[in-house]
Amino acid sequence: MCLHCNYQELLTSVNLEATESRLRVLEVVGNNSFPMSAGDIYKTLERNSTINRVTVYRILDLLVGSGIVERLSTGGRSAYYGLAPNNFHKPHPHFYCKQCGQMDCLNPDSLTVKVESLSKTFPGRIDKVEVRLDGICKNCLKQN
Amino acid sequence: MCLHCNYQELLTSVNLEATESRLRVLEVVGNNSFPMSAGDIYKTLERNSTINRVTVYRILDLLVGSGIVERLSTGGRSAYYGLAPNNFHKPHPHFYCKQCGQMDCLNPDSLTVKVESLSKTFPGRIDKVEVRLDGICKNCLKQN
DNA sequence: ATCGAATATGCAATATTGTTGCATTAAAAA
DNA sequence: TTTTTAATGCAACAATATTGCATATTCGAT
Ligand SMILES: [Mn+2]
Ligand SMILES: [Mn+2]
Ligand SMILES: [Zn+2]
Ligand SMILES: [Zn+2]
Repeated sequence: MCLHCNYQELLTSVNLEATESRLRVLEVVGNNSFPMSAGDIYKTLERNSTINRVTVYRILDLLVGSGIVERLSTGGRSAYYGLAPNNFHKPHPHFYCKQCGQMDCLNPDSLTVKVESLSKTFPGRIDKVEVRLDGICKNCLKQN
Repeated sequence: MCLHCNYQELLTSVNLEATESRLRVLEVVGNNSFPMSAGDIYKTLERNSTINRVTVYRILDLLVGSGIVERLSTGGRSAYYGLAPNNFHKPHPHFYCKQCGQMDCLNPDSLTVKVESLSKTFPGRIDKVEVRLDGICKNCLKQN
């Protein structure tokens, strides 16, 4: 959970109506300590109430499009979602466990990427830099 | 194309029988100057001969598993494949164009990642570090 | 070279993840 | 309140990848 985030405000700050469904999706994403898949988010929401799977996908697209949620690739088939970097929440790399699918957020300073020199000469537009480490997590290592 | 790669040898070096299909898949991957999807590889092979789509997937799994081909995530739905880093071919970041799906290999030195300090303290096993830049490529920028 | 075992490939069906079109409901504006 | 717009639900569909099992190919021993 991000102490600095009022989800209601976050939504209105990007000109999105703070509907019940959007708030609930954003809460699940924001209150989780690690990124999760659309399926996971849907299952979490379904436990306590009812929402359509498609609505979850649409809301995630919306939140990613408006820049308050970040879509992360994994070493697996599905994208994961977490709160997008902001003033209180620096960009950081992630670790993806190939075995259990768990994704961890790594310390923003644990790994440095120097992209400035490239940005100057690269002929296209760079919107995002994603750094992901793949491997086997501590727990899964133990089990083997 | 990698001048240092003899694909036949490459296969046998990892104890894989150099079957016709495997050679052809590896050639397509290795001779291409940028990573491509399983579907692209399949289409390329189908143009001149015949191979089953499933076989392409299975061979790619095999090649990735044996470490001679690298599976790369994209900002899109499908994985892309390229020759895995080796002595003649340093690890490097990639650029993915969200619009046309083209993936480019960036210069290994264009972007520095310091992962040593993390590796020392991280409790899991790190097999791979993937750095991907997402954005809009030069060509797609022009068209808008 | 021949036979039997192991491996590779093909094919159909299925799974997983994500998207689209359109009807319905809820909310905002007039 | 009425009209208009936006959000959600539902069913169908699409793209990508995987599985099970049948067939074909290759390998190793004789
Ligand atoms: Mn994170
Ligand atoms: Mn490359
Ligand atoms: Zn794990
Ligand atoms: Zn492009």
